[in-house]
Amino acid sequence: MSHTISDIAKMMNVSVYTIRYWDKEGLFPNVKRVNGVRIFEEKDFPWLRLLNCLKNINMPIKKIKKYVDLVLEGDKTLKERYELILEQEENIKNQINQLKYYKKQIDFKKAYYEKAIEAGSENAVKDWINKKPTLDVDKLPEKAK
Amino acid sequence: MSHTISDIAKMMNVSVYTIRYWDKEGLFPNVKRVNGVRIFEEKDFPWLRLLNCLKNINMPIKKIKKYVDLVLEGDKTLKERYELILEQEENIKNQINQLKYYKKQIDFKKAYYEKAIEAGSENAVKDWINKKPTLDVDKLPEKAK
DNA sequence: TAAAACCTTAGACCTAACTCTAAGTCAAGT
DNA sequence: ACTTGACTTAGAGTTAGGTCTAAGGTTTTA
Repeated sequence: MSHTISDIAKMMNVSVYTIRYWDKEGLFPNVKRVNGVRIFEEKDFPWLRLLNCLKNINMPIKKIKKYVDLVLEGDKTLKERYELILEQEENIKNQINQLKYYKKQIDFKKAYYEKAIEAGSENAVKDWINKKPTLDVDKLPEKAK
Repeated sequence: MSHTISDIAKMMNVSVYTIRYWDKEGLFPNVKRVNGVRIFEEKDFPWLRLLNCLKNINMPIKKIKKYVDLVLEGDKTLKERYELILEQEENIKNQINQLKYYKKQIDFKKAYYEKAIEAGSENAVKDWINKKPTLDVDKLPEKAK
């Protein structure tokens, strides 16, 4: 089964422009061409899945490209690739923790607006907000890199 | 206690340029000025905390600005602001779920490289990868907006 | 009183990641 | 044979979010 660029764009939920851009950036070093037309095959799918994953964990394209280059260099870069993956795992964990932390603030704000709407005015809940433990701007979780 | 722009930049872990840029975009409509110099006070801190939160959950500046404008319009926009906050809560949830999903793929890749490094080559684990359940590129979780 | 160390603005510049246009190729359908 | 529609390229344009420079004002320290 072979697929065109527009099939892949649909699968990955991006535009064909984006796929071409990724290709230009070297993210598809081994995709077959017939008359210059990109043909994606089953053998390319594991990489498409991983690429989709790396994009969605907010890995920059240049870093993904670096990973691609390491893969092309073969077994001697196994360790380096492993470390790059480890780094991404750390990164995801930080992102998740950070989001969970900020979710608490948003949930508090949600409750605040529920109270305010019920009371009909924000002023009526101004003292309620002050009774809540302070979420300190100086004590933020580590920023994801 | 009053604070200059550089104090705030340090607190929020961004550059002074960034704070000025945010101000230019209308994100600090009520900050005091003395001789043209921005003076941040304790009364501004709740908003700085919320702003920091909204930035870190990847809310675009224009959307944050919209929220600011609603706040300035007073109590009659309480419901609209509540809905905006609800939307952000959904958004965070989606982001967290998505990251958790992709974390599984990264963890699998990590195990894969551990095996490959142990074996000394990637080829040696090619069949092991095929025994794993497929992570299907066509069945991705909803993208966070 | 003068230099250092802050602050100000307008506006140019930068980067990442697309997004689109123009001009053209190729294969299939009528 | 020709239109349709999907593909190609190079390269220009866009957007978001900063980042920096130049020219200047103010405040603190020696």
